[in-house]
Amino acid sequence: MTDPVLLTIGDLARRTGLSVSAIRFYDSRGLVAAVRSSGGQRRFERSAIRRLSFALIAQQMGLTLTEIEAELSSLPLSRTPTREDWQAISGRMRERLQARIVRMEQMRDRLDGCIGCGCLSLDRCALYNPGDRAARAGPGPRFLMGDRAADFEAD
Amino acid sequence: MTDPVLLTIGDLARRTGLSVSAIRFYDSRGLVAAVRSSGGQRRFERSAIRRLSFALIAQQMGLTLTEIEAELSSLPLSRTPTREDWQAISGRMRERLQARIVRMEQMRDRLDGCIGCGCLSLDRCALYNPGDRAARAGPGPRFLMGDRAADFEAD
DNA sequence: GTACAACCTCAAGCTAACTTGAGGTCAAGA
DNA sequence: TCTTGACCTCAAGTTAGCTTGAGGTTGTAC
Repeated sequence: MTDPVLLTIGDLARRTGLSVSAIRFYDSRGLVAAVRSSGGQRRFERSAIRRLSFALIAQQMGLTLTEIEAELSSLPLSRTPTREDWQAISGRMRERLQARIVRMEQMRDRLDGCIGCGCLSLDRCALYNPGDRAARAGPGPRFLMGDRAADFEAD
Repeated sequence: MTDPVLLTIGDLARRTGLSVSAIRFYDSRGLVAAVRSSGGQRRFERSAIRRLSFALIAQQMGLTLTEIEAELSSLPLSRTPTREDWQAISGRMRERLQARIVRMEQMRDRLDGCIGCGCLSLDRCALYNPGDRAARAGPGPRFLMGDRAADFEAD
């Protein structure tokens, strides 16, 4: 390291567990910002470690890179993020997580009902979330199921 | 419908909410089986509705198509699955779901600790699941983080 | 007996999130 | 100065889960 306060991409990779290519990719996506050395190599501030750590955690929680970018964009670009900056993000993540937990608990409870009858019928158990499926962009089922009450009688 | 007990791919699409192309794709993957009409068109038994419904629910729960195929392969091919056959699958799904809920609750509780200090440091909060990341195939971080205790002191 | 929606088979395209490879440059130690 | 590992860019490849399109056939209703 030429400048002790700046990290090379390799340093950052070792510190975060990410691959060098992944960090370059994140850089291109704007998740982390790098300054360049005189020779054109990336140099990162230490706060990049935390940004990337956050990205890893958020991915675990099921966020897409686009969503993670949005969260990170709430951090100040000019100054090093403070404890309070990170607290705000963490709080929002907790809410997201909690919402997902509630949804999964609902699914589980509905599944419990299904196990009893062995039916697994969508109309009676409503084991899927229409809102979610409708909101889904890209590949996947495009429209929702209407009335299917009779479909599960005789199969 | 020529044969009242068999469904065309369009019928199945309307009944499940899946697109015709998705059903063809699932057929090619072996998730559902079709017999062919004299002219070569697919004809499905009514039990295909339930298989596909199950696939949709399982996707909601985060299973990949490969995993769903594995679950569905426990169903008898020769006879129409019974209530008990489906109960067995539902039970396993409940277990998977419960395990995921527990994991997410753990994440939430760890996040709670992080919110207090605003640190979001991986070493202290252990907010990610090493086992999961290591198990991941394909793209993504390939190795795990070692000791990073000093990395979060001064950023 | 003909119209025409619905079906068929490939092959190729798409998004996410990266990796891999080719061909070339930088930087730090001996 | 020279070596060599680390770094650079850009293009193309990868997996999952489908969709889209081209070009052609089926089946049913009139």
